[in-house]
Amino acid sequence: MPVTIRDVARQLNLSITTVSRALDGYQDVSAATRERVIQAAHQLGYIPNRAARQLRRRRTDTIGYIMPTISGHPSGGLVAEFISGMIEAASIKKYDLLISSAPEGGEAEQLLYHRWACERRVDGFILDRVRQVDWRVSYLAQEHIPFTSLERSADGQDYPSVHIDYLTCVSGLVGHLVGQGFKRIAFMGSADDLVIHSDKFEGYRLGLIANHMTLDPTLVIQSDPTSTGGYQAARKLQALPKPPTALICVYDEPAIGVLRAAYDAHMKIGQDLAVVVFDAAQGSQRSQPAITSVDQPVEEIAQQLVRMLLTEINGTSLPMRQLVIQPVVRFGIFSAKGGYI
Amino acid sequence: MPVTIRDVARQLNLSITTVSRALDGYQDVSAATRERVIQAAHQLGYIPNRAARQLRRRRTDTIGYIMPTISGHPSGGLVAEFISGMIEAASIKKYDLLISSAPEGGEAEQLLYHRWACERRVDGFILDRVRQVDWRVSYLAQEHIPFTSLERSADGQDYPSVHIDYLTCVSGLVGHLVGQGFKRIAFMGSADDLVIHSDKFEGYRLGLIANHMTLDPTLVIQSDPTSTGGYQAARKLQALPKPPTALICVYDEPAIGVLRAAYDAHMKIGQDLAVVVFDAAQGSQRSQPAITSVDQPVEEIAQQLVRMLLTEINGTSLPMRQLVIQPVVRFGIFSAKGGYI
DNA sequence: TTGTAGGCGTTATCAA
DNA sequence: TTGATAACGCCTACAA
Repeated sequence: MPVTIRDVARQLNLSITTVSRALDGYQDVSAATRERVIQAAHQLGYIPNRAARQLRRRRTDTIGYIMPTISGHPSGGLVAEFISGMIEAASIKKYDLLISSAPEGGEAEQLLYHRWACERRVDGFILDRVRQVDWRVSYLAQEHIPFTSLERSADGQDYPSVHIDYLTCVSGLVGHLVGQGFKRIAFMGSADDLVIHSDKFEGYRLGLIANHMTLDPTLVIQSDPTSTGGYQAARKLQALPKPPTALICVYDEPAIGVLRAAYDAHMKIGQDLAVVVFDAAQGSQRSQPAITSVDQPVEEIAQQLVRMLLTEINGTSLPMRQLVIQPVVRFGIFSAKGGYI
Repeated sequence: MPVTIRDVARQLNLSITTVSRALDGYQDVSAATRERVIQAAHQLGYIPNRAARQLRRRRTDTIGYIMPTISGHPSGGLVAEFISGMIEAASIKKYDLLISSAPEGGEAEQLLYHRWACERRVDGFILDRVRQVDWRVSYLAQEHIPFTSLERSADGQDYPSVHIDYLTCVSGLVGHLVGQGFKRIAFMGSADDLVIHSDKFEGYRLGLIANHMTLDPTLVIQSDPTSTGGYQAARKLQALPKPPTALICVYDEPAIGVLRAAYDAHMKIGQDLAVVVFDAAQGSQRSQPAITSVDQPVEEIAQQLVRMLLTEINGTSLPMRQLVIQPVVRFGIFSAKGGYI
């Protein structure tokens, strides 16, 4: 049986009121009493019951994250870092993280957000994988439930968010490729309407323009978020009359298929084919130094999101509600031996 | 302002008692009343306040997971699957998952378990990365707080757990390697005392014995949990008078270094050096078909852990408290072209 | 079958 | 500076 505030009060012949205030650091308690209370509480191992406190204070000191899944699986290899980043930033401020999952965009997702909101289960939400049109944003904004999101949906609501500047980054990469002599640059996208992905495409488009090139629609292809999908898409590109000499691949999984396809076609990465991959930190690209990889500083992003959410929750709404973060580019090292590592 | 049970009662001119019982499915409510109550509750969008319910019922319908971190980072690439497995099994039973992290074995970890226990924050815990000597096990057992764990510590407590049968598996793999002509088999372990790792070593030892070979201590080496560590350890092995022709590598990260070391030494994986790696699902081995990989069915394990924990929490303590799971072996495909993919 | 009343452990209001 | 008292929203003996 955990000790309650009553036990502490009884032990000291004080009222629970005084004990409560002493522990919460109110000023209207004599220093001597406070000292005794803190002593006794510590000695008895008193830790306030969370449910009672939540009920009374009308806040949970907990933030919620609903992990978007794709056919039941967590999306991408960065989830762990994202979660641990959130945890870290939250626990510094004595917040906990409540977590669940739901297929992204589905009805279960809606129910879950709704339930946690109505149950007063969390004080706010962290969103990621925001889509161009994202009901979560409109719902939470409308219900006045605090949230922050990685990337912004297109519906023009005003809310705090972190934005990754893929536009500048990818546009610059296109220039880099052109500078290296890779002139036919393909883009392998995905079928979803995630903002992070469409921003990359936009960067690609603008990069071409900036380098006085025209966008060749046959070089833009979509892939399933699987390595098989990437393999198939790569084969299609190879089958073109004038196949690409460079490929920008929106993310990790399909890139593995791309590598395999290149291998099967006896093409040397970084030589016959320049490859740029996003979010490959967890993928097979790590051991393939001829690839240029673009990574998000995931943990930092997660921490920022939490910090912003907490200031939002605590009402100290800052003017600075949009944070722009630059992705980290690791340029591919040309493989002298022309092989793979 | 979320609607409360009062609102529902008022709307129907009923007492909150009746509403409560109708919604909770008690039998002493007339069918007609129940119908009306359910109707009204639905129409008003009534969802019970969680804190109030927790306070009253003295349970949270939440389970806790404290992610063990190593120098601030989540350990291994399987965390995401593990978490999503837990979430899935939990949400089926209407449980939520509260999650935090702490450096494994540290003081912060103890505090956190203690706090969540005393605060009545969760109904039970899931443990993974159990060590031979693990204070979490003794603490929770002593405090009578429900928990289940992946692997069992060596202190002989009685508690429900899932056990991965690395012993049989690795011992069999040793036989397989010997059968393929790889006679000098090295073992690259880790410095921690995780049960999953020592079980693998034990399987290695027994496998050698079963194949009438003696354990050569110079072939047993420890590595940091980093790819650099793996690289260095591999170089040391290569420098031996009689270097190994096969290597069993306890997990993912160091294996990447091993591959690099092999490449630098112009050794062909699956030919000059047979490599067995554990938990490589996320690592660079995925694109290296010449490697034999041994994986845990992580999601299934996580689900089982949660299911067992929930039966434990709900007092229906089953006799079947130990579950043994076989790891999944994908044998390396000999690379005909002798190259990497 | 329904309602009344008390309490879960805290915090907040007010009076002493 | 301290203490009695009333919530917070829900559940459950017990009474009607």
